[in-house]
Amino acid sequence: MYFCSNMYFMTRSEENYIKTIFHLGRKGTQEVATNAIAELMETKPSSVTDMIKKLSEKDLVNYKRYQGVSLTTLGTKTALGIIRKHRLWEVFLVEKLDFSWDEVHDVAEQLEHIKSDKLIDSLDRLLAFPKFDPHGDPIPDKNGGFKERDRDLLSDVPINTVGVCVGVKDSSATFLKFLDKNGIALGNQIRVMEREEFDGSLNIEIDGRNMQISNVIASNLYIKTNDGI
Amino acid sequence: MYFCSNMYFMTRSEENYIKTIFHLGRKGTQEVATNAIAELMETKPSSVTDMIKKLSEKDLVNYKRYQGVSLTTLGTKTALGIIRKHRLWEVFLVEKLDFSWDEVHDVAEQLEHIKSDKLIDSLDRLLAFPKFDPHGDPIPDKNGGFKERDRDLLSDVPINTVGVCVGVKDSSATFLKFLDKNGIALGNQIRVMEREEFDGSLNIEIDGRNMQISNVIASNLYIKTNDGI
DNA sequence: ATTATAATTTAGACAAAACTAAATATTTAT
DNA sequence: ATAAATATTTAGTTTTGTCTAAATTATAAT
Repeated sequence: MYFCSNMYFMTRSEENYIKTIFHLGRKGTQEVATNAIAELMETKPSSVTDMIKKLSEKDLVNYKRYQGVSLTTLGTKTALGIIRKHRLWEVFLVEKLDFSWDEVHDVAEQLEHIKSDKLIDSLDRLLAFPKFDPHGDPIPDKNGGFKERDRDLLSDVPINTVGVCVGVKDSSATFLKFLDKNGIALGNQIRVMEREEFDGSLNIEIDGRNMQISNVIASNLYIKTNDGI
Repeated sequence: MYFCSNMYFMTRSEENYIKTIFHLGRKGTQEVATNAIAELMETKPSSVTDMIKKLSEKDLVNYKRYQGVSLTTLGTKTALGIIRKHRLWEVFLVEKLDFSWDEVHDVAEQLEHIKSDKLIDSLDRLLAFPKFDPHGDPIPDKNGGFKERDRDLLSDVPINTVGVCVGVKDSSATFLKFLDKNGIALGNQIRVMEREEFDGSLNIEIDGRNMQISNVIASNLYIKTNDGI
């Protein structure tokens, strides 16, 4: 065996496409549309087609004209490697460099392309092998192992549910800053008091305080409850 | 003032040229030859000419055809910014991630291009504002302030000189591994016992032990003595 | 089923950064 | 001072990743 997956050289652009396909097609298993990729990457559909052909040559994606793309096993492994790097760097920025959770994304987008296995494994060790990033998303391990935490959207749970806030669905700076402003953070204890049927807004008790949140907010907050197991 | 120096977008390639010109022409003040740049960057002279024209457009270098290049004030400032990042990352890799001094270079070459002032200033703070990198080279401060440590090549000092090993001139992995193998590290106490006139080799006492080193080795090791001031 | 609309691909062009080969300027040697 | 050698630049080409505009395929609507 001359090559392991990481030995193929990949450009930054190729890596970004792989990452996008992974995110759009739930872990790359689902077929993703050219236009969807173009929109998310703020590029043109024709550029996407070009790149997809290239990725297909390299056996990173499955592709048939007009049928959308999905990741191959190799593509998925590659995507998980990039996501691992992205999320570990995010933890580093927050834990070691005092970045706030709304500041990490852009820098992590750059850092995720640094190529060095030793670097990322040492970073993992320095951070004590974190399992989740600052937004509550799981960090794949060295082998791409990836356990999605059992969690629910606050908008989906029944009244009186009690749980801990463990993640956000939308991790845009705008939303995160809104949460900061309203004192909502990961780790907060939450109880759903009342749901307004008209607009889906919720009355919740969060770390003792009582507050009203819109359905938009509730449908972007994950909580972990005690039931299930 | 719409722009400060860091607001101009620079490609990775442009940054590498600026860095090379800085290193070749003692801090960019001296005129550097096209061929010298090409050789160091393992590229062709014609490519260098192309890039130099581009850098000249951006006011990063002074350029007259056939006359070589030097850095402008802006170019120097830019170079110092890149070198600051490179060296801070090296310290990080050694201090926090247990890299050895011969492993840091390639990764730092990648990390030095990450763009984020907050990142680099926080890193500086995390590392407690180090003044020198793992090879003994000075780290420019936030404003490009740069104080070269007062030091001498071991090959240049008179017999009986006593000093502390504070840096290496050649920081190639080959040389650094050689030093490791022979138990020579920064911080070691060194006394020059004897110089062999025939080949310039030295007999030195280093941290108690006695050893013989060739002139090639001696002319790549810096020591700090107590005289001067 | 046929047409209209939307999605996707092809063809051709461009900028960045490299290259080769040829031309030009500078330096060195006689 | 002139020729030879060396250094540098120019001109034209390539690759990567993007674009626009046109053509093709798929999907939705009547």
